[in-house]
Amino acid sequence: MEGYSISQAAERFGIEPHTLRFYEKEGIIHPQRTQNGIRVYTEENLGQLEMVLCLKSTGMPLKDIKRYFDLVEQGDETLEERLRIFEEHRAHVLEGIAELQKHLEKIEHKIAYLKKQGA
Amino acid sequence: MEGYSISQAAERFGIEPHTLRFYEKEGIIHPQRTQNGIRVYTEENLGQLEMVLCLKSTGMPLKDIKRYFDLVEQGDETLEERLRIFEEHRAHVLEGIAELQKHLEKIEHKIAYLKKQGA
DNA sequence: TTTAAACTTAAAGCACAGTTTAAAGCCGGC
DNA sequence: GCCGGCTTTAAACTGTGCTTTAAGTTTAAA
Repeated sequence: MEGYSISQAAERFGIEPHTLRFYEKEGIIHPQRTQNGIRVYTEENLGQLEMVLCLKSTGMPLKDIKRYFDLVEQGDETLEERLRIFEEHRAHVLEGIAELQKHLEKIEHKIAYLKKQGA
Repeated sequence: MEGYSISQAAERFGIEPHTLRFYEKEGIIHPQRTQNGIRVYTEENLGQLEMVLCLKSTGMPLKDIKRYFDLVEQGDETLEERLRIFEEHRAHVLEGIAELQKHLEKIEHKIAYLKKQGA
């Protein structure tokens, strides 16, 4: 038991095994294999996967996520660029939250208006 | 000057004319036409368009947006259902904001970690 | 031992939200 | 009166992120 099967890894994050194979094909996550070619996901892989899903759900495209993990593999010389990527992404997420909140106000005005109409 | 051309309406919202034609084809917004078949957007149409873009940018699929505007056209008997749609959507937007904020924390932890590494 | 789950490649398909293309019609200014 | 730019249509195409299919082989668990 040196890791997790593809199904176990998928189940932990509520996704499907074929999605993990897809991420691997796209060059994002590289699990090890047994002698027989069975994928083995380590704790490190699970941590990477958590980051993939975090970045994806905050709107980062898969090709940018891949770019980040490519930089990780290149080692410490890319620390600065990785920091820049995350800082830019943080700004992007903050903008997204601000826009959602602005639009939330419109929706709440509409709810108030519809309630008045219905009363 | 009884309204706005498709280009004027598009420009007001920073979108393209073909996007407005697309929304019309999808049955969402129905501008009037001149005798020659040219689209004319009224102030009311612009208000509808603002709502379309608000709902869309908060993650409502176009088919649900269409559903809402269909209800508007059906008149006051649908006020309750429209209120329900907006209240559900508000809940959805609040969830989205909460998830973004949760993931934002992860990103900020990562930024702190990368800064520590680089120092 | 049986059966569920793992593996492979390659390609097709899907949902969403436009975007682009092609071929034509209409209109204001010089 | 004609040029350039705007308008019209329908349909094909794009990009993203999977999802499904096929068709076969191999392995792991009860």
